[in-house]
Amino acid sequence: MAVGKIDRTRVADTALRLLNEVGLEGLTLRAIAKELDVKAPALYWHFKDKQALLDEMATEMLRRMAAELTHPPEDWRESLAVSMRGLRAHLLRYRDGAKVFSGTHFTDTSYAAPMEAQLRVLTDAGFTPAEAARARLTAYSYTIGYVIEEQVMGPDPAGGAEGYDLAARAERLAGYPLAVAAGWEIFQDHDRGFEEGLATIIAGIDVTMRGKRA
Amino acid sequence: MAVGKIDRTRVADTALRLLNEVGLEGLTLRAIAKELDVKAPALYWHFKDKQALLDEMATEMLRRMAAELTHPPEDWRESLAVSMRGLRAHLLRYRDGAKVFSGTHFTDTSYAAPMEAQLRVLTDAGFTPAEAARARLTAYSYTIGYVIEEQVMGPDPAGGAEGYDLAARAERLAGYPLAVAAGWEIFQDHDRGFEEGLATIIAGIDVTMRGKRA
DNA sequence: TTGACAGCTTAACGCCGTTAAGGGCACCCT
DNA sequence: AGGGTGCCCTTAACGGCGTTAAGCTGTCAA
Repeated sequence: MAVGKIDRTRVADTALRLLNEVGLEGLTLRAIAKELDVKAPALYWHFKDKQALLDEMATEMLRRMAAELTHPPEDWRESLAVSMRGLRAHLLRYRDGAKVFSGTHFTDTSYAAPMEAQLRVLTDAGFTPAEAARARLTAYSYTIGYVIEEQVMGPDPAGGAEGYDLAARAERLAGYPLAVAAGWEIFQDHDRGFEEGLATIIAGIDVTMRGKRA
Repeated sequence: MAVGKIDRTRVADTALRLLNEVGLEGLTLRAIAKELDVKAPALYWHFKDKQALLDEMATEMLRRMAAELTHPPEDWRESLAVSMRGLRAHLLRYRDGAKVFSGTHFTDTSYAAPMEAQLRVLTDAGFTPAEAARARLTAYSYTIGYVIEEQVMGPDPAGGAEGYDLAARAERLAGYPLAVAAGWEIFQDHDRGFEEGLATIIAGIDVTMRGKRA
């Protein structure tokens, strides 16, 4: 497709674009190479193996996230909410985005600056460094787990086309009324569901660490 | 290895055992077949494809979890804590357990009974069915996300052998003192870290849904 | 002009999931 | 007793995967 030279960032960029068309399963080195008008082994000049390419993709996602989080709001609740909301939004931008992201180690320290900024907001609000780290990790784990489930469940939560067939599910689960009701609640509106869980976690952080804050 | 006949459960059982030796990458149909003294295509008699086998493995994990959660404690906080603790423990029993588990749809409704029981504890405590479902999903997402990160990070969190090299990390992150401190907090004691996050989430559920409870 | 070296190609290896075709063996019906 | 009718498995093979080895081509310095 493209004609110019190739570098790590352009490969990762192209791979991310392709990911949305073919999914993680279809993301082969040969397909990525074809998109770059190159043969597959050429990629080994830039990356030691496929995992290194995936790592670069995750790092690239992180860089883009950092780019739009110029500086976080000063209220620690807002700061946490905004960054986790942004994390989820970026993971959802790519098919299997959460799986790619969570399975990798980052290739550079570009994550450090935004991380430091977010932690700073928390310590400024009276959290100890350890508490800040713990709070962030809790919200982070929740977000990763939520989006992974969300993306595994299929692309379209509402539309009757593909996603979970709730009627069939209800039939299968006859005799378990609460489980059926849970399906209605959970498979319906992912955005609202995520926000509610996030609010719950932030409220929990507030409560469990309130005593120690200034 | 084994001599008797083969059925879905025995295949899943063997595959789970093998998973711990070779990891998800090494878990090939040929390897599983060899362990059962059988050739790879034989597995296609019992499963339509590899994903179906992975689904059965996840379902088997769930059945084992359910088996040791005979009936949950009546206090909803304890109930939630015990079941999420049990979930994590079972995910950790197998290499890449969280990835296998989170990437699959269950093959039967064996999950419904324990799910119903847990939700019942919550509704008995005054939660609406929708709130109960939401509370459970929030804790569940956190647990899945936490364990995925935990397992990606490497098998041995403390021992100097393999896991993250914190000293090297600290050097790389010179200039980001809070990020360095976060590493110390996060990469150290996974059991304690999980418990703290879980307590935070349960406290959050308590707070955000207290108004509506009896 | 020569040589080094970055950046790519061609060819091939071993392994993967999966399919097609068929063989053996238990069981049942007559 | 003999012949069919499945079940459960084997052998053989296919296309595609990640990856490696070896070599070609252009650019640029000495």
